[in-house]
Amino acid sequence: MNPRPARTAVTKQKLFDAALRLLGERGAAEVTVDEIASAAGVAKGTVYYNFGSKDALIDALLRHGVDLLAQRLRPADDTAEPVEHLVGAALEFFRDYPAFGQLLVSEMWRSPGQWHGTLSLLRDDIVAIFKQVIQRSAEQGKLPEGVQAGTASAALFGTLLVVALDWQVFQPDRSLDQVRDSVMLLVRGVSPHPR
Amino acid sequence: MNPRPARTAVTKQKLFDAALRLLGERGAAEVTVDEIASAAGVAKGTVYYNFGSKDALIDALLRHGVDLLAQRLRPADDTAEPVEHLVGAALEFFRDYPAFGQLLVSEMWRSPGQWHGTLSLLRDDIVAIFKQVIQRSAEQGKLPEGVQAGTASAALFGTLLVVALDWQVFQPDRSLDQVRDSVMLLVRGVSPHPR
Amino acid sequence: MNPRPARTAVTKQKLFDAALRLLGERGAAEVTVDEIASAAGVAKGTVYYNFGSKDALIDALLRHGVDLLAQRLRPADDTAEPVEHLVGAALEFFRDYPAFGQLLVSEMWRSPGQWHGTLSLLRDDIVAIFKQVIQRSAEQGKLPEGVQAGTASAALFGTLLVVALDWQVFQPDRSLDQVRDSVMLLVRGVSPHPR
Amino acid sequence: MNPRPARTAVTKQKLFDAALRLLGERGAAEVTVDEIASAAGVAKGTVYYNFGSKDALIDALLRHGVDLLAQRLRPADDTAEPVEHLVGAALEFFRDYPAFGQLLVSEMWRSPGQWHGTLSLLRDDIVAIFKQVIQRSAEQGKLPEGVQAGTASAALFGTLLVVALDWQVFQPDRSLDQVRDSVMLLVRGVSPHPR
DNA sequence: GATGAATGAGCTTTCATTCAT
DNA sequence: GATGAATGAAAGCTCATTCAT
Repeated sequence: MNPRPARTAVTKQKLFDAALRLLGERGAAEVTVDEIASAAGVAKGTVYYNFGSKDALIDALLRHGVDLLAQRLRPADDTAEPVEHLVGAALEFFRDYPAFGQLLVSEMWRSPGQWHGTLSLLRDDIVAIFKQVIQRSAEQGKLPEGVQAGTASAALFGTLLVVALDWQVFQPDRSLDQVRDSVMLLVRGVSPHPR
Repeated sequence: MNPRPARTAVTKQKLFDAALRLLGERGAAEVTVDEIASAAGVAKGTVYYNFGSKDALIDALLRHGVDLLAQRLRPADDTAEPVEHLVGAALEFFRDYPAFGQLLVSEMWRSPGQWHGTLSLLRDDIVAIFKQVIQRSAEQGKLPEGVQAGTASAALFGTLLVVALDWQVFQPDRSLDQVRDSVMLLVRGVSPHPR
Repeated sequence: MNPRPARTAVTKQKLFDAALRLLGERGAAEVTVDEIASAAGVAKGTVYYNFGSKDALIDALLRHGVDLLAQRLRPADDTAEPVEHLVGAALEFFRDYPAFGQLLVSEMWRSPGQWHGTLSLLRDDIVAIFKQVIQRSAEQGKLPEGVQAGTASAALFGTLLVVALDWQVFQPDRSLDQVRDSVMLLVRGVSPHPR
Repeated sequence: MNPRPARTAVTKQKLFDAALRLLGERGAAEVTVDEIASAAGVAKGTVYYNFGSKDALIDALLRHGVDLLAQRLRPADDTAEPVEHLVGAALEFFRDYPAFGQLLVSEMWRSPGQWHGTLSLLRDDIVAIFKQVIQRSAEQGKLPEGVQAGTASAALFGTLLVVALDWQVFQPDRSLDQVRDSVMLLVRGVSPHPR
């Protein structure tokens, strides 16, 4: 956006990049501000000058990451297979930012956690996009009776998160297409509906 | 078994119980050994006498918890609906030990993590049980073509984990039956198979 | 002495042996009671049953060791070369109990030390023996004028301690005879007296 | 040299001074980092910021102290009585830093000790200076036949260490001159050479 | 006589945060 | 804007000591 990014913007980006990698790998509590600063190539004081505190840095990072994810997920009006698009886009995002998935999953359900508040809100943003897509499917009769769009959205998001992490950690040599196809098969039902 | 459990066994159990609750609620790094000890009603030194280190305590706890889960999951030979049993048993377990699910999910995919090695092994134990059940379904023709039992097992386990946590954290007033039914609907397919 | 050494005496000896080795190698503060007990093949409580405290064990050990040394140093009435006997006997002792020399040297001059009181007394016992021998030499005119027997005794004891340790640690392949001869040469004067 | 010593250099010096005194008085294991920091007038964290660990502080201290000693010992080219200079300079040093002698003597011969490696090297530096002086004496025929300069150097250094400590601890009211004269008498021979 | 599980004061070390430069 | 030396509260861990068995 900004054609001449202020020095600050550059510094913040360097800190984001470094923090994302380290926090994803080892968890928020296991990473020190010293490490983040030195991985970003700046002095420790700079973290505090730019973000105020370690928590605020992580908070900003989570918001930034979820924004990126939401951008990628939002389907165009004419997307042919919206569910498939969702699955593909989510997997793509977690492939590009594997650390972010690890960060999300380890903070999302920590009820009295530092970032539980922030994450609840962010999660709602994401789930809302899923819900919108799934509801459209339902209107077209593609959803089995009895399945609530809200529940299904939350579950699908969680499943994608977990599948993406499993892919990165335990089966890194599978291709995006393979994983997306597996998920689509699952989405279409592991166990058949009783007739 | 042992009618007169050694003093040390009682102490270890008290520490397990206290640690399981605290670590799940707040994450391994957020809980101090002091807190665990005092929640267990023993002195701090007792933790070190019995487990050697905080990490070793957590390691032992993860193994213990996964053993419990595996016991509950294993179906009897004559279980009528094995997949349904799996889903119900897993949800029951995470309802009974909500803390454990949080601990699992925040450590499972941390690739260079402290407990990644331990958890990889434990994950394999659980997934193997899922696979066995799903394979039996497949033999009965209940599995859609193209779905690999391995992939499906891992994904189903992850999904259950995520759904159980979502249930505990974001929708604690839903009943086990409601949640199990939702999952079963999902398992049978959110998006119908193309005919 | 006691033909049927009580169990206690055996246990105490095992503890002495283990403690002497460990304390010499690493210093009193670096060795734990656990280590001493387990090196002696007894339980930790046994140390306290027999000695009351770690300090008391070390105290007893120092007294015992100095007694042994004093026994070896004391010359017979008809010893031909008493100074040479002293040097030889001291070196022999420190060769047999190298750990004891290390223990002595690291505690002897620690002025507010735990065992400074005990060691001051013990040192006096040893220095008195040296003094007796040197004084006899002086009466035979073998001592240069101006040398005080007290100073000389203390210095000779210290020198022997240091030389014995240097021998054990930095030149362990020299023989006792070689070392004794070196010391005797030194004792007879590195720098000749001005005539 | 540096007219405006960096803040860190000043802090390190304060820590050296405080540590030297306390460690010598009570031994490395008996002194806490808290004590060192507060004696130096800085916070505990500052010790770790500047030295990394307690062991590293002691290591640095040993190197620093030995450097000081070596500087003092090295004779000018025209020193009239080099052996006497050596004796005087060493005693002076240990009078000025009584703590350092205690530290040296209690760590020097601890073979698997924490600082044995460091101290072996440092000892070699010092002994080399002694050797140089004694060899010069030997060339002038001042050394009795059969005495090896290496052995004599090591022994003389050890003796000076021990004498200086004995002086500080057991006879603190003797003057430097008195002690130096006693040592010189000893050096010239306690026991006369056989004619 | 001997044991070893349990204790808790006190240690070393870490690290988010501050602030003078 | 940025720095990094300094801080001190709080953490993990050690270990001499106790005591019920």
